Amino acid sequence: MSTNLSRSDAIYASLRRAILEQALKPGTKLPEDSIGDTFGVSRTSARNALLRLASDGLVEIKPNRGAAVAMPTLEEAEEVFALRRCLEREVIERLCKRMPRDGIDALISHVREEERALQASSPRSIRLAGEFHILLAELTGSKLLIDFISQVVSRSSLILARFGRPHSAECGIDEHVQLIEALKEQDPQTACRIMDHHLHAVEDRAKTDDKDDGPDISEILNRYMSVSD
Amino acid sequence: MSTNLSRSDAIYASLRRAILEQALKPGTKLPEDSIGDTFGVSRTSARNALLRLASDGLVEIKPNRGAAVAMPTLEEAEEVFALRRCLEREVIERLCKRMPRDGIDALISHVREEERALQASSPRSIRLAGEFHILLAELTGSKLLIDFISQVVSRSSLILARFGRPHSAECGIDEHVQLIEALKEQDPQTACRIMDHHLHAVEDRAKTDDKDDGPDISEILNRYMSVSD
DNA sequence: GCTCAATAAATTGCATGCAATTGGCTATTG
DNA sequence: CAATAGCCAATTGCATGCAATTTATTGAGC
Repeated sequence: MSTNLSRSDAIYASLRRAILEQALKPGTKLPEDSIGDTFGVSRTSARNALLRLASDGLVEIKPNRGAAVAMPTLEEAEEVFALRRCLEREVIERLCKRMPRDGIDALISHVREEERALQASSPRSIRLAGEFHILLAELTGSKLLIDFISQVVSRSSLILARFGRPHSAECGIDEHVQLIEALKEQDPQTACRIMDHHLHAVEDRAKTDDKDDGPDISEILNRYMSVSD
Repeated sequence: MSTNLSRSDAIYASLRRAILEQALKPGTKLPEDSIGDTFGVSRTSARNALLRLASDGLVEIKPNRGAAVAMPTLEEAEEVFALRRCLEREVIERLCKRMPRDGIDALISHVREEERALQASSPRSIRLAGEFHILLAELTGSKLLIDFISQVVSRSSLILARFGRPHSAECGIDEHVQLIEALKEQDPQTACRIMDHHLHAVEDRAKTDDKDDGPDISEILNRYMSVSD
């Protein structure tokens, strides 16, 4: 059961990565034809992937008018971060109560990878910063919580792509380290305080004006066709 | 711009209602052909609707094996209710801080409708009980919160359909009334206590064993083809 | 009678073709 | 010159056909 990736799955994954790493900027049109052509499949598969991305909130589909990378408003941005605070607090509370055996190790090793990507100034660093929070959710073991956290984190990335500075690292890695410490000590108070501060820092970074949208997508997408990490 | 319902939208809505009102029980197979035939459309539209229902967690799609009404496990049930408590507390806190002008009226009138449906022992009562919580979320004004609450409420309905007593009303309407009172008084403590008790009552109702799954779906679906409420 | 292999039936995954809708462009009119 | 009607290009919505995968069935061998 290794590679059960149907074609639409592959397209979904590639598009998702491209959006989360800010290669596809908010507002970029995503016509089914272009996507199908660049991936060498039909519109059907492309459409399928777009539908899933839409339910993730990463693209917006207007009837008969096509899909585009979602352009969250400042209002929606506030909603996202408000709800994200709520959910991440829940994660912290649970992890302070019960942390899996090698959970701390996993977190530390993830932060190491973040640092590496940041030093290499790879676009992966943007995505990895978000995935730190997803990893936190995964340690709770709740599928649903993972799902919801993934959604708000994805949307946060989009918000930063829309309003934040270009290629901002989204998350201060220092704060990730501090958070791990607080979790290790099973100190929910401190952990929540760090998380709140962390999220506020991210939110505040979303205060610049927006930028124009990029041109043809096929060139960009070619870099995201591979399934590798 | 009144009826912009594409065909797949209509199918999505009908299937969703049928599932939430427990006409389609968990485990029921949902072949694209059958659905397309009963609704008089092609498999494409049916497939589309099923994909959306899958992302709502209402149906499970296994590759090359088709879709079926989701059968949540007891483990998943716990996850759902745990997260639901988290989210509904957030709703209550926000509503205690700021309740829209005629929000209380809207809640009261909704409960009235619940009572009417219950007296008429209409299957609508099951859905209305869930929609009370969605209405609460709507009063916060946060699109995202509405979305998340809708998801956990839908999944709760499914859990009750799987484990609860047949056609149980899911929610004690009394508790809805009490909750409205607490919200009116802007008393988050009491409101949260009622909500917790309420959700525990619902959760506890999910302790019977499960039942077998029903036969052909086309007959059932015919009752849900109309778009009316 | 039981197990296992080969085949047949059912169902999905995907590609393609056509009709329908939307947005923009042009030209006509006041 | 502004406004509006009508046409044109672009794109989606949907139906249908075919290949691939899975499951059920049948039959042979032990």
